Amino acid sequence: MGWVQGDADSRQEAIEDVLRNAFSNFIEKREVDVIVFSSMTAFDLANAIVNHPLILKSLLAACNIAARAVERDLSIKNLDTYNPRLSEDQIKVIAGYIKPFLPSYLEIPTLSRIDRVAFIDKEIRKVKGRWEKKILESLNRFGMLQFRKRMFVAEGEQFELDAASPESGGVKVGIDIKRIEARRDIHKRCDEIVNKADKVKSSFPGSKFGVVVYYPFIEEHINIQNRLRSDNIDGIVFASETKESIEHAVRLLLSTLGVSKK
DNA sequence: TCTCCCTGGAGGTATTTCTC
DNA sequence: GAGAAATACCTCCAGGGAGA
Repeated sequence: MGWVQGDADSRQEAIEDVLRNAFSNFIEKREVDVIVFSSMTAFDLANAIVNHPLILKSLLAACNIAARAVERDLSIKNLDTYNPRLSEDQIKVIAGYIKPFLPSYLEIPTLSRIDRVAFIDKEIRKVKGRWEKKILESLNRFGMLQFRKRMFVAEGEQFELDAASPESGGVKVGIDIKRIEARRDIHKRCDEIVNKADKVKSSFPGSKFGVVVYYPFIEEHINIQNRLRSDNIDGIVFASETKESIEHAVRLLLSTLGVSKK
């Protein structure tokens, strides 16, 4: 915080000024419940969290602190910020940690809104994660092999395949399933795919490796294909969110890999 | 100065493995 | 077998370097 304190203070002042100017015709004074953090100690804050764990997410989010930072800085692992299960001692440590990040006060509607935004973001991520399952279901429906997510070992390290067959032992067919929602992510995702293909083929030279990609910029599919051009990748297909698109892509990939159901 | 390409960190979820 | 811990991955964001 010390590194950026001055710049942050200046920006906060500027933002408050510009908000008042920008919305001068729409600003009203309202009476709302306000939590005065400056009047409480870290111990008071800890007591509140102990008695009402549900408040933790909004407090953390207001400080832009998530579970990863809590683990990194406080060595408290596997914190579910939305439904925390913590000891009193752990909560005291967290309260002491976030207290300096909290403003002197915050309105309750503001805090609840912050929680809502974070919750919606989490739920959307959850829904997007289900796309992979749809691909897996289609693979098992149209393929002559049974696919499932599984681990494999390459060069002494463990890696994961989104869909593979068989479920244990040597991999015969491995499939990477990737969503690329932003253009700027194609490098990172393509690198991951090529690396995964290399690992699979290094351990199972006789295996087939395919990729199912969600990339909504159709005119740039050729770009992805060029980036994924590799002797270790035997098939690349694109699918969207729809059932028809998923089924078409999966059938095409299975056919390319020579494992589609007769 | 702007845009594109690339990299890496931070937010998150889901699955597998470990431990009791 | 259940919960905890570890692992892998997805999405978003910010910043640096190169070239137009």
